Amino acid sequence: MDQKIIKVIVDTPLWEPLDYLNVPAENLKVGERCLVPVGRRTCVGIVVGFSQTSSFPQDRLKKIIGRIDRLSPLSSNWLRFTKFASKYYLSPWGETAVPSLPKFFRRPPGQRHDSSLNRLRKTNFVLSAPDQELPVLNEEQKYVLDNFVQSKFGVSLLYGITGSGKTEVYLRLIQKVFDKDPEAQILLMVPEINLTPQLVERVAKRFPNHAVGSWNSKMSEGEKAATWLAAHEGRLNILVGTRLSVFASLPKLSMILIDEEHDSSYKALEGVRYSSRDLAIKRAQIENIPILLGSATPSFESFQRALSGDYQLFKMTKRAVQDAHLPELELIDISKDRVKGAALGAQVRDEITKTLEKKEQVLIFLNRRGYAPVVTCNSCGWVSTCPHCSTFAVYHKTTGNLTCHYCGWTTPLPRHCPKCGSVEIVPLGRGTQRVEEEIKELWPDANVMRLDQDSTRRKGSAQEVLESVHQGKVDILLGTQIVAKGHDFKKVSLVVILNSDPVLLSPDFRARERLFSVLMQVSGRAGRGEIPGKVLLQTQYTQDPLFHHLSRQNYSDFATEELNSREKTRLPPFTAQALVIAEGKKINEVLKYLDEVKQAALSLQYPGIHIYSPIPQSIMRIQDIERGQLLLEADSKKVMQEFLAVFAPILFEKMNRFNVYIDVDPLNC
DNA sequence: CTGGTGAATCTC
DNA sequence: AGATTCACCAGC
Repeated sequence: MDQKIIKVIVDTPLWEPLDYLNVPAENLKVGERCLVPVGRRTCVGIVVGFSQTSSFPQDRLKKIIGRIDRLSPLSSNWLRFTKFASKYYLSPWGETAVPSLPKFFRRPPGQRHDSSLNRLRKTNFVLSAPDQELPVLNEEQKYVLDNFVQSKFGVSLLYGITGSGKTEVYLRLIQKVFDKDPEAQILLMVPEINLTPQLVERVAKRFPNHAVGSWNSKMSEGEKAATWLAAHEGRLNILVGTRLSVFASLPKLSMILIDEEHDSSYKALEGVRYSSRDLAIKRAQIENIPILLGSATPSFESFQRALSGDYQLFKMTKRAVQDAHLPELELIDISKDRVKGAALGAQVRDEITKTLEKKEQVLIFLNRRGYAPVVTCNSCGWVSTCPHCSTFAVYHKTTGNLTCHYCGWTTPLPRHCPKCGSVEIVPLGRGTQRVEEEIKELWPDANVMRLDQDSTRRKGSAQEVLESVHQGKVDILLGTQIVAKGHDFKKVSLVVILNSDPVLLSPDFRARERLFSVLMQVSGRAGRGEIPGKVLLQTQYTQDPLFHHLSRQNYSDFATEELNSREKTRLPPFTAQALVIAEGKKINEVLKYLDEVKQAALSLQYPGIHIYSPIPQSIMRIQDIERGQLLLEADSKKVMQEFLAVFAPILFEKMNRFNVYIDVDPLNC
């Protein structure tokens, strides 16, 4: 590559790679990291190409500083992939690709760079474990293994109910890949939750002769660097990671598995707003390898594509453990069963008492942490709002504080109403803390544990709570979403679901899809062992079809019905959406600006594009920054991409008086 | 005319 | 993003 100009991408919002004078003696290759001057700073960049000429003024070209180390170049597939991601999500290539490297590899090297590199290479990812007996597969599991096409690109959706043994299928598929090529690499993506360690352990135990590593935001920089390097150098065979791991360098990548593919944590909500599930499919296509999406409640996007034949659909509808039965779900009409001033109705109380008498465990699910969502003044109607956000501050009784769950603003609960001075300040509604109080009064002898973000802020404490549930030390476990995720509680025979009604009234068109998914997961916590399980759901909308499909554990019919209605109302996945989001100090100015954006978009008269009107975001103000959004709708993702390719340059180059960004395929709109 | 602040500009 | 330069204004 004896060419004059070297093209480099850096972590800076520039839409084109930067041109530098090459130093041929360094012999840098495309895909290698290098050191370049940017303004007064020195940055790590990635070489993306060479040329003989540059469109940048010749006399202002700077010389490349040089190479950093002898790490092998990032593959051309990796570069293609990151370039695709940057185009699709409308963020500069450098800003998309470079931040996916651990800090150690994207910061200018220090004095002892080489010796640090050697130390990183010494990390051991192979754990030898005793041989274990493999579980016997049922017919449905065998069918997946026999029919999953391993040799080339293809997307498969594994729709398997909770307890149907999806993880075992993943492990067997991985085994099949290793049977063909022991050096192969596999990416197993998981949502951002606390149970990654268990999964990593299970995977590592199954493959004692292969290197298994994990990759998530909780890891230290050193661990991240060691894992990334091992993956990049092909020493790591299985990477179990959260959404960022879709960008890992895996030169021998042979298969991608996405667990709980419907989980919203696969979508990045800040920075480059990518969906790692969607990107993983693109990556599999570029690498020409198979990808499997697994879920008990697939996203409607994926399910629709499976129904239409774009994806191969595998169904697992039977529980893998013999004798483990599907829990029975009973809807309780809360309007008939309500106990005045309490969260738990009469029937629920009876059932809990019976379960405790049998020495079995109860799980209570409530999707709201804190003591009460809001406190109010009984005499003037004042409510506790956050002064920096357009949200309510939640009362936490244990600390005696009002806390905003968006920005963290905290203040002691005032003794007198700040507006009228009355002392009649009372909690309104119920959070986990307040229900915990009620439970402790009703069953004073029971051992009650609460599991939510507040009780688990400390690292590892969620683990302790879950451990004591497993050991049978806890009689009643009360919690939010956290308790819903993939835990096998063998002695839980009763699950109680409170307060899901507000979700049914939500304006978000995805609210029902998400509610069904979380309720299926929570219900799945009942009866995992030999004890039959029962689920009680308190609602005033007992006739809602969602609950009827739920009580039959019938995702398929629910999804088909909801998809029909989405098609009629022209919503995703039958249309594609993008949001233009603008931030500023005054919402009226933001909305006025977004209206100009709308006019500019309209003037393009692009066919197949519908442009809505600017509105304030549902949580309009967070930390004193006001946000507005403009919804764009297209007939398909392809049309949306074509439109944005024309429209985004106008938006970013000619009219960004405000902080503006685009969220392609948004989840909240 | 100075210096201080916030917005605008540029990074090869 | 982050550093630098520009633009405008209070102060003498």
